[in-house]
Amino acid sequence: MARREKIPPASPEQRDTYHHGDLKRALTEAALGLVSEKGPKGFTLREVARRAGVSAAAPYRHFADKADLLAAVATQGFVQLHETLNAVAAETTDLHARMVNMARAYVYWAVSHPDYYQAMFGAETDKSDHPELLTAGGRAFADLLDAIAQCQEAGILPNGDPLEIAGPTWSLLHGISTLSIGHDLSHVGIRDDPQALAERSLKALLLA
Amino acid sequence: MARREKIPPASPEQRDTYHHGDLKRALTEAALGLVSEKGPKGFTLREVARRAGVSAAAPYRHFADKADLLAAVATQGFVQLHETLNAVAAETTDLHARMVNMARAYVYWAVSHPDYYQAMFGAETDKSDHPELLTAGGRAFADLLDAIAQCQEAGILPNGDPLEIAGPTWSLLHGISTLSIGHDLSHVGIRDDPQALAERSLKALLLA
DNA sequence: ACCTGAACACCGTTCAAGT
DNA sequence: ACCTGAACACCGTTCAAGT
Repeated sequence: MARREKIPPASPEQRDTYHHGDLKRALTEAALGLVSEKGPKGFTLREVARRAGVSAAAPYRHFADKADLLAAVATQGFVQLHETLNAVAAETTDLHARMVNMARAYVYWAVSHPDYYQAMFGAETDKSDHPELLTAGGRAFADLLDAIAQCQEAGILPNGDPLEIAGPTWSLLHGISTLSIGHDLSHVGIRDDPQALAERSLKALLLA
Repeated sequence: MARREKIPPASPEQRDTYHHGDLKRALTEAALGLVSEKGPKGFTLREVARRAGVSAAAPYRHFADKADLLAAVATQGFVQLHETLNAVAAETTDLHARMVNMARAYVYWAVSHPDYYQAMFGAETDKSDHPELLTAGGRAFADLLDAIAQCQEAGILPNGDPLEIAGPTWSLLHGISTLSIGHDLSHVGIRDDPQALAERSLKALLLA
């Protein structure tokens, strides 16, 4: 009775076999839940399989190994981050405010989803082995790049390769995010307010 | 013959029993080696014990658990980083150059010791549980803080709480370090030159 | 084609027992 | 006091066998 019941697929051509309807999706969703409950640390393939109601060997039909499933989780994280940044960019017309709001949104999303963020940037995931993870990450980064390019066109930022500005900016936001998640800011006596820190730092970095 | 021979302790009051001379030190050194060989990922307590030539249970006489031993490794990392920063500060008299050189030294040490850096800032280590790790980290951070304070006295940086400047600065250097270690810079098309990026970013952040 | 059951080679951790 | 040996409850992964 502890097991969750399998939801039969809605499509009528699927018979009621012992087969799972869409195990791949069920596994990624179980993995998503497990990561946000216990972090990538307490993430085990066997537990994911248990939650999906299948045997420990079943995931290997759909994922090469544990790292492959974790990469799928990280990919979802980048998709979410991209959607968040995109929404903020769309709802802010003033270019100056847009940069600030995107910076605040970036760190806010990161500290609100520490386990996703860790799956996305932690050492357990090597992006080179997972091309779809690279493209998802690239899309989120492109949001930042676009905002910078538009500021350059408007004369708010100095002209040149947007990457030259995106490098320091992303490093700053990533650093604030990871230090805040690890409680390292407060450990050395810095007030743990990542959004305020991001806004203040970004202004110092770009708009001096 | 694969096992390393135990080095008998020099102190004469130690008899030649089956006891290890200084197992705690031997374990941390084995752990240090293992971390820099395979990273904190391939770090297992049983392998550390094997390298020290003791049983799998022996480490528990000296460390509460695996995390406690990893914290000892991280502490050593902070000690090394502190010594590095301190040396750079001592050998550069010009305050402007000192800030830049310390920034370059920070990211260079980080990317040269990715496994230590991961042990120091990775999610597997919770600093709150290990006070000696907090103090070691605090000492390294104090190097940055001191350099900033001296720049403020010399009028190179604006007056006020040094923490207000240290927060953005550390975030920036930490972000550059972790993104470079994870190969995330090159993945999005940024040239992976952390020292150059650190110098350029720091100047934009502080000396505008 | 997709999944199970059992197995293999590991883990971290505990605890009685040895010296 | 310090360490060993054996045990427990787990892992990730593989593979024959089932449906």
